Amino acid sequence: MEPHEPDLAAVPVTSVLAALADDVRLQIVRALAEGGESACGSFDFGISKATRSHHLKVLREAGLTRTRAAGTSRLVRLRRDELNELYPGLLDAVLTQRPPA
Amino acid sequence: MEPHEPDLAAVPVTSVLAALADDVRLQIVRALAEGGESACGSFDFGISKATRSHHLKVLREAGLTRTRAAGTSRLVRLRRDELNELYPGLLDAVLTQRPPA
DNA sequence: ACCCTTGTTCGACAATAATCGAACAACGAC
DNA sequence: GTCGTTGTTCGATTATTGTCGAACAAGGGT
Repeated sequence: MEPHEPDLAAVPVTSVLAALADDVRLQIVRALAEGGESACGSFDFGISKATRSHHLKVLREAGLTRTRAAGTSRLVRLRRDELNELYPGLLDAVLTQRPPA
Repeated sequence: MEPHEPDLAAVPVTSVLAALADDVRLQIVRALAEGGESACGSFDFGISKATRSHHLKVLREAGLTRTRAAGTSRLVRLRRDELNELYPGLLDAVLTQRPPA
């Protein structure tokens, strides 16, 4: 099975941005940025596992994450370096927590 | 009539990203970045004026542009400085033209 | 005044995307 | 092998968003 992890340069910018333009996925990305490689199940916001799987797929296919199998789990990690090389400032801009209004 | 140009800091990050995650709007933003303040009508990609007006509204309400009346036209401009202050690197990341695949 | 140009708004429709439950697959443990 | 855990995939539903034509509004020119 191909894990469908595209070359980041081959992904349209709009797809990268769209992947980040969702609250749930942004929470996932932030968790990954803080906690490093994590199992899918660790992203337990108030959503079903079907929905979680969907969001992880969107992130993966947008070139933002990589996934590898580890026993019965799957470990997900941010493609930080590639992201920073191709879109310098983008991750930081998105990850920076600003004071609540 | 209120032009509905919110404080950028009050706009959720996801809304800013969503505004940029569309091909038509990205073309508009690029045109604004290159050409400076422009009339709405100058963004003549293959869309109706209703659709164009809609996209400009999305950009404006996401805090990305400002609009002012000028005779029978309306001039739109990018809120570059505010954007770069609040999301350093974001505009550059999005504007940078990478070589086509 | 009248018309033309420029935009916006409305209502409808089409396309896209988020969400869920249920069924399925892979693995480890026992 | 069987069972429980962890994820994925399928099908359906709902919500959101892009798109358009038509109607409307505001200005400038003649």
